[in-house]
Amino acid sequence: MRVLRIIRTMSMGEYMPDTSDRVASVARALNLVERVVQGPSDGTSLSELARAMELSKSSTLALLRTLADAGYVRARDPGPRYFPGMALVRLGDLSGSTQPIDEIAQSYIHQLSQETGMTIRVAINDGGRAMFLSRADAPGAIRFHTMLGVRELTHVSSAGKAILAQLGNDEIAKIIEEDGLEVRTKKTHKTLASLMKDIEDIRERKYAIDDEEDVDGVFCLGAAFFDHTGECVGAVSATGIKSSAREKRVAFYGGLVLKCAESITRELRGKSRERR
Amino acid sequence: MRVLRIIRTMSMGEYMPDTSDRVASVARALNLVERVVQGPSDGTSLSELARAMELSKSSTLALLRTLADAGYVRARDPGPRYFPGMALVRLGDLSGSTQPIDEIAQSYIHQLSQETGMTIRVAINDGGRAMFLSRADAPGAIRFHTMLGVRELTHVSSAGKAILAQLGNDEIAKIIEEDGLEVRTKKTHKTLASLMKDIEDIRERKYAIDDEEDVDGVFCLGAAFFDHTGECVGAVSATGIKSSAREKRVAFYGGLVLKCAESITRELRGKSRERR
DNA sequence: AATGCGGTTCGGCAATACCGAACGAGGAGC
DNA sequence: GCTCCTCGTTCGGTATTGCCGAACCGCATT
Repeated sequence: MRVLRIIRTMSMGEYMPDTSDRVASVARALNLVERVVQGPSDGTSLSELARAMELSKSSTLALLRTLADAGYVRARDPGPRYFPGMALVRLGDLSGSTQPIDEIAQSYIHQLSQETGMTIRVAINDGGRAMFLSRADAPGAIRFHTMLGVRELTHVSSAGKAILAQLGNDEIAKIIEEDGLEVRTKKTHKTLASLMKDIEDIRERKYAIDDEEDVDGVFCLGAAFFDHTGECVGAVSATGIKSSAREKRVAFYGGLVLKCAESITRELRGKSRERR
Repeated sequence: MRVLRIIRTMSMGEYMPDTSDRVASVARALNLVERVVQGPSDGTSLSELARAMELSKSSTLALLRTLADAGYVRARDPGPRYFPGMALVRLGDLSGSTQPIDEIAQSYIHQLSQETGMTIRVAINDGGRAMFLSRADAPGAIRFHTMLGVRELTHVSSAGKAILAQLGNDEIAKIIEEDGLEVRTKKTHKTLASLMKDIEDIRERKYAIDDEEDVDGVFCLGAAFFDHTGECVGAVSATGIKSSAREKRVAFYGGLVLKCAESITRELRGKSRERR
């Protein structure tokens, strides 16, 4: 089974003394968690962490012990090396599935992953940008190492563009001005005009296509879903290898993605009716 | 679509000044994260948090700001109420899928959820106890709010018992002595002898059954998987509503779960051969 | 208008979180 | 075998820093 790794532009926090009225030791601790999580899968040693943090070993140890007590990191049995703790997966699970959208979307995206054999993700609309919340991998097929809880580049991802297309043209311009147009591949949109033409197409056909704009050989389809007010709350996207077989049926797969998004919209409207 | 909520005995951390050589402010901050995550889905206010923490509002604010900078919590736009942040889902996703078992298990448990229509979970063997790592919900069917990153009660969960059955009888006795036999339902094992008899059956049939021992109306099937050394690294479990239709075919479903666990074992052995 | 509640800012005090030195242990290298 | 280096851990001293309380502002309620 092949595994394809998609690396995302990560913030990889540096939350050190920017300004005061922040608690420095907590910021250090959170940085430490980040390093442990980003660290190699065979764990990270105290000294490595202390060096990376530019902190004394004793201070680092105190921080690590505190984090270990809370389950954020874990010192496995042989050799005192530190690993990501179970509290992280517990909190992540809780934080993700608490979001009302996630609960609704789950069964639909599972179905879509079956129908398409692609990796499906759900993004929420975070001020015009796509933020990925949950995922459903296609069983058996090639699996993508897509990340959750991160913001995708707006102009190259199908989910990002699907959400953009719901905004006014002036809003789109403002967002792109803020975020820029990072070039990822040859096919990445390099001008606002080019992107806007794509956006027009998306509005026409109701779903977005990312044809190797983010990663060579990878293509995605995305469609937005809405709440009862008509506001765009997020988008669902399907990621797969660009194959000639699938290429001929883009419209068919796009229709499936769109249908899935529409189902989520329908359920979101139902939910809001029966509650509050 | 009905949703069934299974509440688990949570540690719900109190990591205050147990002993020194821990960093108090970090412990406070982590407690704060916990409260925000556990809090209502419409967010938690600063004052509520300060009161719950028995901290002054100003200190709580400083902590929250630091957490917000790192993305652990998030203050949504209207009204400054605090929500779980995206860093949590990002770190959780990273921490879970970093585990080599998870990657391998994913496609198998998806398949099993399809075949059985049940909620599938993967647990790792954490010193004889089952710790849940990842999950696959059955599309369309009733969904269980099972939690990840938490330790299940060993004597009532199918995954827990499947792992226990791999240990020596003396080790089992020691673990039960430490953890006790919390009574969950009428069918929960109330004596070590009763549990041991169950364990014997599990060793015989190769998979464990939890027949309403944890939650009334819910039953589970669990089977252990192993690495190349023959060591038990974890277990896979299927959770579903106890229906008469399924009851007649327990052996069939049990066989599917066992087959899934065996597939994971096979792949684990393959992986260890081709690597290190 | 008055009262209460929630969020924010600021200055001062004391707790406390950091550091550095010192020690024991393990491994590599000569 | 010995040394040397690295790593993890412990322990006080010191000054940094995180906490508090008071005051202020905005908003809603009475």
